[in-house]
Parts: sequence; structure tokens; C-alpha cells
Amino acid sequence: MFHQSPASHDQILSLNNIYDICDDKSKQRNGSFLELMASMGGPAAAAIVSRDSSKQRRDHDHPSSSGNEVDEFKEKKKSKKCRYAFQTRSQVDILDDGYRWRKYGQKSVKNNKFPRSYYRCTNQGCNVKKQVQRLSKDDGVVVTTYEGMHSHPLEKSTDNFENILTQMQIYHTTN
DNA sequence: CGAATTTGACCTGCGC
DNA sequence: GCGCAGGTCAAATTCG
Repeated sequence: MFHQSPASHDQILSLNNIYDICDDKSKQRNGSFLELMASMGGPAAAAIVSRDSSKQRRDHDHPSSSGNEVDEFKEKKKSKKCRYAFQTRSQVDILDDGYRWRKYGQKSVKNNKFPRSYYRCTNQGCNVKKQVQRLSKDDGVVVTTYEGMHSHPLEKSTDNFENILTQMQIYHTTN
């Protein structure tokens, strides 16, 4: 396998678009630096492209383990899942945003010759997911879709908000 | 040796 | 109901 090094500043050429795919009316997107980027009004102008109305209900019925498991509340009705799609022009797929991700799947998409990778935040209790996809149109564009919000501090102390802001400025100047 | 990745199987929603 | 497409699981494998 190939352990690609995460994208550094000079590898990210430009940031084209951010798509705000919000499923719910929940306005609380605290702590997300995506919101920060969107609020900067720079090249990261957020655009709502679609509202994912599909509930994506998945509660793992587990027919064998249906016993004393009183987990009807497993699906906690709170479908406050906001998805943000980055469209980044980069040579690498793995954009290092300061969090630690564990890959849990990879599927090939129909209209895309490149596979889509599925990642999950490795922090316990943090169910933030992201998927990375490369456009078959031009392989220099990577679409990173975040889903959920992190409820914990960044793992890397070297990549704090200030560094992210520095990246923002780099994005802005190179765009 | 522990953690992360790979990869095929499995599940679910949707359109026909 | 069937097949397809997208999403997830988990055992095996690989890496640091």
C-alpha cells in the first residue's frame, strides 16, 4: 500500500468551492473551521448545492443479537447531519486538516474512474466521517466531503487554527 | 506488537 | 421482486 504523506501547504494549489450540504435546520456548526472559511468570504465562498433529503437510515437491525438489548433509541432522531464538500485542487488525496482519520472503506463510483475513500475520525466518541473523491474529469481536483462535527480538540498541536488561517491566506493568494 | 489499511462481503435504499 | 449503486463492516494484511 501507499502511505501518502498528508498534503502540506505547497501541495494545495487552490481551493475552488465549498459545498454546504445541510440536511437539517440545525444552525449550530460550532467549532468547524469550515464555517470559518466560509465566513472569511475568500475563495471559500460557501454554496448550497443540494439538500440531502435522503434520511440514510441505518440502524443495524442485527437479527441475531435481538435480545435484552434495549437500544431502540439507537436512532436518536437528531438527524442534524451537515455535510460539507470541499473541492480542492491538489495532487494528493489526503488533506491533512489536523485530525486523525482511519480509512474504513473504498468504493468505485459509477461515473468516476477513481475510487472514493471513506474515512472516520479515530477519536473515541467522535463520529465525524469524511469521504475523498477525485474527479474523473480532471484528476487534479479532489472533492472532500465532511459529515458531522468534531467534539474534541485537534490532535496535532502544530496545526491549530492559526496555521489553518495561514493556509487560508495561502489559498487566497494562490487563487 | 499495536495501529492503520486493504478489500471483499454484506446491507440498504431506490428505480424499474 | 430484482438489480444496481452507494455505504459500512470486519478479517486479513501491512506498516511503524
